[in-house]
Amino acid sequence: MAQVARLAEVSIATVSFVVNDDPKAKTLTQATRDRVLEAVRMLDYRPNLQARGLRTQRSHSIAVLTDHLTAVPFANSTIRGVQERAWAGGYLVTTMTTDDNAELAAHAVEMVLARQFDAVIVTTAYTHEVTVPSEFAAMPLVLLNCFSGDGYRTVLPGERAGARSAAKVLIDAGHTRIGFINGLRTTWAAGERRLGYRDALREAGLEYDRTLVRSGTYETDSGYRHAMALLDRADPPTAIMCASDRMAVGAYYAAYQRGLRIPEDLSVVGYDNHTEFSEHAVPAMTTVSLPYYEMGLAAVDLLLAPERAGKGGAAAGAGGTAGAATGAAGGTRVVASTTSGATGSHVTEIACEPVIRQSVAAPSSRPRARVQHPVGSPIDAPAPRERVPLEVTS
Amino acid sequence: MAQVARLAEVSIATVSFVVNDDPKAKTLTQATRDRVLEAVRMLDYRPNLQARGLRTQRSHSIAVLTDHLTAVPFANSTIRGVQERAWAGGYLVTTMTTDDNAELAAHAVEMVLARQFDAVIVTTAYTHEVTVPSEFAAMPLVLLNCFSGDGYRTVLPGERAGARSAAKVLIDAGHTRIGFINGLRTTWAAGERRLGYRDALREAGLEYDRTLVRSGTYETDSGYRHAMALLDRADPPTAIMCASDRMAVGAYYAAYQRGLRIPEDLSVVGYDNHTEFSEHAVPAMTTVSLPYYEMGLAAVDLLLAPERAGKGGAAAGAGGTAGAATGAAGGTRVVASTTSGATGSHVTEIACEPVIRQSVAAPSSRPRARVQHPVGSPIDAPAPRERVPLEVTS
DNA sequence: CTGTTAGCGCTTTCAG
DNA sequence: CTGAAAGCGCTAACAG
Repeated sequence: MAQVARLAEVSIATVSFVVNDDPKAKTLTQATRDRVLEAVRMLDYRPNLQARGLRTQRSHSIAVLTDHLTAVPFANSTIRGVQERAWAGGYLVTTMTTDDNAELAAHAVEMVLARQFDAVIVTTAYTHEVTVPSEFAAMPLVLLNCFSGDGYRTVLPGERAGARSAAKVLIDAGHTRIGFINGLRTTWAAGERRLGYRDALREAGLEYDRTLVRSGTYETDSGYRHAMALLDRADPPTAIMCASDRMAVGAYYAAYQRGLRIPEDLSVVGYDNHTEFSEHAVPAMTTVSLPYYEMGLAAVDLLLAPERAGKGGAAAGAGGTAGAATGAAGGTRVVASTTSGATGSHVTEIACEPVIRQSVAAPSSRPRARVQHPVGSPIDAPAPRERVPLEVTS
Repeated sequence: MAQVARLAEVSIATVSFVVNDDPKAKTLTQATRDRVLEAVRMLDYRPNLQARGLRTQRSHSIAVLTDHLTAVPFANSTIRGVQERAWAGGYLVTTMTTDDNAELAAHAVEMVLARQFDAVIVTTAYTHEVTVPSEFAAMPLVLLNCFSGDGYRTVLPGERAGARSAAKVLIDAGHTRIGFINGLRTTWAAGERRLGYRDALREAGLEYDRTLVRSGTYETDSGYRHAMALLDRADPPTAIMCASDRMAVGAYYAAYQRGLRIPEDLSVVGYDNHTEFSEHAVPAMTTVSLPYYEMGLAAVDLLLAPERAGKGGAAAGAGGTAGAATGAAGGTRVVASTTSGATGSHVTEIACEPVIRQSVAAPSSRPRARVQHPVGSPIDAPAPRERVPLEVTS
């Protein structure tokens, strides 16, 4: 910088002003400015961000603490969203994986503190409660895909509305008996999705038949088994909605085995838009997407928003539901942004949009093919063992 | 720090010595040391790493530039390996995704330079050639899962040896006619694997029948089609080796359709150990694992090794193949660490180990079931369209 | 054995 | 409208 100043024949302060184009120095001659810029170019000068950080007491970095870097699309999309928004705002993002290891977590906390990270995003591979290290109490922090009772601002997927829209796709197609293979009872998502399923039935004036809803594990074979149970009832549903694409694949398999065509004889909808399964299934699966990328964007928006309070905001009007967009989250549909006066916590829900593909049709009027173990189904195929045709993209 | 000094009644320099436990100050009284440490604890003091970085002209951070953060296990495992080793060495790692976007890449380069990153790892989702931004010429840099002609130190998976060991598994089981569904002809990996396949045959004194090797796309349906072609020959192979687990799944499917049991009638081996496919297949698939995690470790070892030269090493004895371990890469099997005098580049290959599961057996002696479209195979199942039983974990 | 001191490269008041 | 100067928190000579 001193070099640049010398070359441009200005003071070092002037250089600082123009490289940051500081509003306080709007009075700089255009000529001076150009001269400095030219010098910068000639010397290939690059400001030392560590020095700047030392001086300003900020690092322009945000830390992402994640429990797992999983192979599912989750982490990657989220991180991409976070990076995109952060970079646009001049921030760098460093993600630290703790692998549920206390030692790693402690180290991460140390680093965040010692390296002067400006903000932190705490995130998890699947939605669940977390406890935020107390050292972060004074920092701008948002919870992403997880929640705590501590009043931190939180961004979550709108699971309830998502499940509601999935059910609605089926209802709108004319189905009135809709099986629901939900996820692990203990997960937050399963609770929300059950509510969404119920919402949709209620709105349509449909009866809620509890025997039609089952609790799976999110895994394919679980979907298969529950779908079989549903299909083998005396009064089988004409459609099945699953809480994961993998379970929906299991349902495809069950339908195949029972000689039912999708979507002619049975409509199926998945959840997650885990494209490896849903998009490449045959027929392509209607499902609902988890807005991970958008959640990443939203989390950063929250952090970079004007009110950079450490904890959640009694800032905006208290209570109620406001559909207001979060910062510059262009295109992202925020389902709800609610500020609960009670907990003082502010949660932003990002919409889980249905993605319509080929696996839903009107319920068939013709008698259903009630085939028990049709000849040639995979289970009793020529080979004496269970065998597994797996994925085939067409 | 000043505070600590005051509390401990020592000079600020002394504090610096003890917190870094600087070897030059080994002469410090244990009492002084304890006093300082106590003060540190009382004040909950944490050194400001930005200030330290400014002073020492290093950031203790390493940047990972990646083209894609993919959903395949690759990126995650690699990053985990990198983080583990880097943290152990006192470095933080920041990964920057460029998404093959020149603008993002340029920004990443700026950041690396401006933020005083100490080293960079350039990595790609699948092995291919890259061109390293010239701005990095002066930095410690290693290429991870990619290569360039510029003499940078490089870590790659030992694909050739990996394919050789896959073929060897089959050969050791007694197979002599082994189909090989290779990957995209244009990829580096495909070239290496073909060599490995040939190596194994040659070592076993087996004929290399070029009509037995085919070029797939790594995708499931490609594996299916090529396996069908292989099985429908007049002289079908008794085993098929595939260049990806997904293609192996396709081969499972083809075998099923031809009424062949795995492994009794047909042995199959995959590649990648993409567990979602291989481990959960039925029967569980024998495959070879890509050592992503270990490659991450190795890359950091290279960076943190004594010889922190910017470019590759004419350091060690030139030419030839040395099985020497890379730094402290405990447990990692390095296949080869070669220094080519010609290019001056140093590449470390990490072993791709076979993982033995259930899909390989001795070739059957009984006549092969040559069923054409057995009744009930998925393709001509009751439904009038192709239908797809997808993955079912048992 | 410990303390003094001079910066690292930058920002930012305050004078001019 | 621009320049001088005082540090941000730390390290590393060098002195004592």
